[in-house]
Order: sequence, then C-alpha cells, then structure tokens
Amino acid sequence: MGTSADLGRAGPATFRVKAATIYDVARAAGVSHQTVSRFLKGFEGIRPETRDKVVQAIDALGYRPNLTARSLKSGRSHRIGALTHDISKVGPGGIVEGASVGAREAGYMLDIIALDALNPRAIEESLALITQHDLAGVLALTSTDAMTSAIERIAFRVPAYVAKESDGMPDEPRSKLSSVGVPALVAHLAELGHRRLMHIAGPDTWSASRNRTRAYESAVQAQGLHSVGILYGDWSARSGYHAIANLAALPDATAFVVSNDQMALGAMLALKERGRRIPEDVSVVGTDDIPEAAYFDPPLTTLRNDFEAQGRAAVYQLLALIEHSEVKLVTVPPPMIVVRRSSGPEPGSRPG
Amino acid sequence: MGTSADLGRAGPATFRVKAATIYDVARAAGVSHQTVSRFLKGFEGIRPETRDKVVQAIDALGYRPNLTARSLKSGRSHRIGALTHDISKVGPGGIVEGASVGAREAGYMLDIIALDALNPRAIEESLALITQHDLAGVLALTSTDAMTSAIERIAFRVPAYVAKESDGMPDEPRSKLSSVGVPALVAHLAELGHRRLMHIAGPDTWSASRNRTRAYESAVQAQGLHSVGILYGDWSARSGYHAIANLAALPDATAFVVSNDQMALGAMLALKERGRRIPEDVSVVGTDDIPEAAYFDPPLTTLRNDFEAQGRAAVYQLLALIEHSEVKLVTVPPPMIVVRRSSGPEPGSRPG
DNA sequence: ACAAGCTATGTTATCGGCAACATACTCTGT
DNA sequence: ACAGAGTATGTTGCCGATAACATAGCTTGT
Repeated sequence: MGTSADLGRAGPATFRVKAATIYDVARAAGVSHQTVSRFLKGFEGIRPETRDKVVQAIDALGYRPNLTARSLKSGRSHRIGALTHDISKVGPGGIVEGASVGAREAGYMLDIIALDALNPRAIEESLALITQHDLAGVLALTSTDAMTSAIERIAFRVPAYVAKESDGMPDEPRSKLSSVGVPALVAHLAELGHRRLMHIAGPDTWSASRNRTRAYESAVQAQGLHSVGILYGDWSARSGYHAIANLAALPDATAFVVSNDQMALGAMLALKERGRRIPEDVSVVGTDDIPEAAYFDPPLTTLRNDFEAQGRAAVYQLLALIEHSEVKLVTVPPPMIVVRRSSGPEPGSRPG
Repeated sequence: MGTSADLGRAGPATFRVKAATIYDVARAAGVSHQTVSRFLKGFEGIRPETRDKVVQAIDALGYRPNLTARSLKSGRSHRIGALTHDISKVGPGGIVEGASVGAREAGYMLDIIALDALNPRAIEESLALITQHDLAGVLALTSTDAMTSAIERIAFRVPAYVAKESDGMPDEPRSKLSSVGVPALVAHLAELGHRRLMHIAGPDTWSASRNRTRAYESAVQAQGLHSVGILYGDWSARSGYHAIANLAALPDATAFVVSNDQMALGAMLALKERGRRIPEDVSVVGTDDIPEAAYFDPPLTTLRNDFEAQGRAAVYQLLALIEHSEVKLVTVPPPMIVVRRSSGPEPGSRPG
C-alpha cells in the first residue's frame, strides 16, 4: 500500500440500532423480564406455552444478551487477556490463533495486549489496563523472564498462566526422551555419524531457549558426543547469520543444532558464504518447522510444533484456574522430528 | 514442548481482592460519589481542598475505574474487535501488534476474533460474539472477499473498517508510481534489461492480491515489457514451489515478480531444482520484506512494508468512524524497494 | 439587607442483566 | 373442601458507573 489514503474503506453510515433487552423481550412476550432471564439460563420449570412465547419474542426481536451487563452483575467477565510481544518476529501467530479459537469455544474473547518488552513502564500500564477492563484472566503467550515476572505480579489480582513454548524436554518418562524434542535431533545427528556438534541458542531470557539448550546439553552427553560450543542469537535470521559470520574461524563442528528455524536460515546462509556445503560438509537442524522451513535451500530438518494446539491448551489451563474446574484435556502433540535435506552423514574420516 | 503437562505454570492461589469503587473513594474522602465521578472526568469546578481529599482517597485505595460499569451506562465500550484469519500464514502478526498498540494508545483494547475462513458459519458466530460483547467497532485485518462481505453485514450494527494490505498501487500522483510498490519492482527489472516477466500472484479472493496483479500488469505495459503469464498461489512457500514445479516446461521469462516473500522462497527453490541459477539465469523479486527475506539464498529483492504502521493506521481510521472525530493522521511509509542479490542483469543475448 | 444568580456539591434514576424474596396458582391428601 | 407443599411467575434491589435534577452556600446588585 502506498499511503494511509488507500489503507481501507469506510463502512456505510452507521446508525447503531439499539439492541433489544430482556425487558423488550418480556414486553413482547407478555411476561416478566425475570422469566426471560430464567429461560436464557436454561431453567427447567417454565410452562411450555410461556416458553414458546419467550422463544418467539426473542426470535422476533433478534435478542442477544448483553455480556457487559452480565459481567457487571456477576463480577466476572468473559474475556481473557493475552500478553504478547514480538509475536510477529518469533513466528507463532499460530499460538495466538489457537488461543483465540480456544477462547471462543469456551465463550470467551481474547484481548491482545502487545507489550513493548523494552519499556519497563509498559508492563505497569498493561497491568492497569487489565484491572480496568475487568479481565477474567491473563495469559502470557511468550515465556520470557520479563513476562514471567509480570505475570507473577498480576497473578495476585487475577488468575494468570504462562504458556511455555516448546522446549523439547518434557517432564516425561526417560524412555520417550530420545524420540521427541531436541534430544531426537541430537540422536538423529548421532546416527548420521556426527560427533562434534555446535548449538545456536535463543536469548537467555527466554525460558524456552534455556530449556532447549539444557535439552541439547544433556542429550549430547547422553549420546556420548561432544559439544564444541554455544552461540547466542535473538531468534531472528539476522542473528543466526551473524552468529556464524562473526566467528573468527569456523569451529570443527560437523553439525549445528539451532533453536529455531529463522536462526537456522541465517546460519545456513553464513555457512554457505564461508564455503561450506550443506549437508555435504556440515549439517544444520532447526526447531519449530515453520511453514517456510520445507522450502529453505536445502530444506531444513527440524522439529514440528503444533502452535495452534499449544495456544488452545494454554487457554484451557487458564480457564481451569478461572473457573476452578477440571482441566479440559487438550493434548498437544509432542514435537516430532521432520527429516529433510539439511542433515546428512558426517563428512567421514576426511582430514580437516 | 512435550505434552500439555509441561505447557505452563499455574499462578499462586488466587484470591481476587475486591477492587475499590467510587463509593469507597467517596466515603474515604468524605464526599459524594458524584464528586469523585466528576473529578475523574476532569471537571473543573471542584474546590482545591475537596479535590485533594479525593486524590488522596483514590491513591490510598488504589482505585481504578471499572470500565465495564462505565460502558454499561454509557452504552459505549472501549474495545474493538479484530477479525483475522491465517495470521500465522501471511506473516503480519505485525499488523495485529500494531493494531494492538494503536488501540492501547487510544485507550481501547483489541479483541482478536480468529475466523475460520473455510467455515461460513464462523462469520455468523463471530457476528453474534461482536454484538454480545458490545464492541465499539470492528476491524478486518485481512481483506479477502469473505472478510469484506462479512464486514459489510456487520457495518450496519457497528462501525467497521477493512484494513487493506499493501497493494503497491497507491491512489497517488502518477509521478510517484514508479518509485514505490510493485511498479518499482518492475522498473528495477526493466533497468536490469529484463523484457519477459512472469508473475506469481496470491489468491484471487484477496483484494491485496488483485491489486498487486493489476499493478504488475499496468507497470509491465507502461514499461513496454512483456508478461509471459500469471501463476496463482495461496501466499505459502509451498504454493510458490508448486507453481513452478508443476509447470510442464519453464516459460522463457527471465524474471519473476512474486506477490509475497514466502511464495518467492518456494519459487526460488523450484527454479534451482530445475537447474536455474538465481540471479544469473533468472531473477526473482518478492513483496513484503519479511525479516527472513534478507537471509534467503540468494537474499531477496523485495518491497519493504511496515505492517505495524498499517495496523496502527487501520485502528485510527476505525476510531475516526467510532468517535466521529477527525482522522488522526498515521502515515504509513510507502513500500520501498530493497534490492538484494536475487535480481541481476538479464542473461543477455545468449540463446534460449 | 435581601432577591437573584452562580458555584460547589449532593440525591436520585438509569444502563441490562442476575439473585433473593414475594406471591399467585396448582396439586395432593385427608 | 381446605391446609400444606410445590410450581410458575412477578417484584424489588444490586453491580459501578454516568446523567439529570436538586439544593446548600456564596456573590453580587441595588
């Protein structure tokens, strides 16, 4: 788009028709408003004739309950706040989408609160917003330290929940550890003969990043491999590129385990520019399986994450806190490895 | 993440402290609730002593106005709904983020309504949600036909606005046409000597896609070039790949103008797999400048779009409709061309 | 010095639901 | 045939704010 001039198109002139209330319905049906209210709540003891009159009146007037009034009285709103930052950067719009759908299924709305992570006052302001807007609960969709501490402070006022991103290291029986998550990537590389690995991690302030790094380290040890070192990025392709490009000399790792696909993309470009062929000379594996990963050059071996399911699961966890009900089980599929062409056999006994 | 078990972490036990009301404040200050209300609205005629008492009471009690009650009485909520779908696909989580920030600046909340574009009933349901939740207005963040028609129906009840995506063809003086947007891409290719172009478009149901295609066609004509044909994708890298891979024979175009960066990525892979070198044999240009585009192989020549600014601008347009006020001008920078290595000189007079 | 006119503040009604209590009506048993 | 129990429905008050109207207290003019 060019300028704001062509940004959009105004709707027709707006005369908002005043919506019908239970009182309107009651009058139309010739009953009291309370009868209507009872009907709406599914109260059983209403005579069929009365019920019919109410149904018809509701239908005729196109009545829709006003949730604002309802929350005022009940003190309980039907909206949950989603604290986010950098969603566009990190990718998982899928989490937001899943959360929104999950919320709607449960009759809630999802309010997006985009934090400016760099601005400490932003959290303060958002807190004010949350209390003012009477949210039923708050969800943090990115698990940075800043976010976690914000949530901890919010949690004294409203139910709050941090949706962790995939870490590839579930609190699961050891037996499964090697088949999913980062350990599966490491095992895959080990099978291909790689012995010297390098890791490109996300920011240390993200718990997801720390978890992945820990998973990497323990998997390397468990498989009897050697970690040549750890580089840090900020999830962006740019940071992945510079992590490699800024190195004085490439270490003698034959495979790189990268904490997300964007950084893997950047790292691959830097490696190619330094004359390494992928996967002939060096293997690269990522994490997340963003839709583009299958079309990188070469297509990226990575871990598939179902972000939408994660978003939904997070909403249901939060709803359990809000409604003190049982957690509706949303199974989030574990991150499965997707093998593509960016990983290949270790270059072998060739010298240097 | 592994399973729902490690998805997150519950907050501490929640006893929501009942928030103070204007009545509490009034009692503490020894005034009537109306005086408090007047103070909150910035009413001038309050004696300094009274004012002080109110300020202190508010401070002591940590009073925050309850916006639910406020909207009930005033009939005007401070939240706007954002209809979206496929946010994860097109990338512009940035639009959502920008819209959220813009909304907050104006004292509004942004409610996300993720539509399932495939499900016609979803629009119906969302409409019900909107009226129930008493939204001040509705914003469509993706401008598909389905969305536009949904908005048209909604607009009779609440102010509504469609945020068009960049189309590279602003309603601007002709003089500017060639320096920004899709025409700039075409001009760039013409300068490099390309004469035979091909276009990969997005879905025809997206107005942004139609606009880009139209801009492409008229620019090709204006520059005296030849368009070899148009292929259609769905914005995904996958569709870009198959658009090229499914071709029985590659056309004799020397440059491809692709409607977004993801499809360009897929197309580049398919071209390379068919033995074409980029940019030596064929040039590829995209649109959007997603953060990854600079790290494609080769880095992609594309148009830079400021999605966040677009989101904010859309919010302000809508607010103008809601509040019948002047449009607060938010200038969205025009999409500027970013030249990278995916575009190069036409292969020259070499035979086929 | 007192009516008229302001100013600062208080009182009451209202938004649209829900909940508690109130009442009219039906059914049952004796 | 009528008390008592139960059922269907109506009436009133409340959530927390705003709006309209009401009333004290202070100026001002003559």
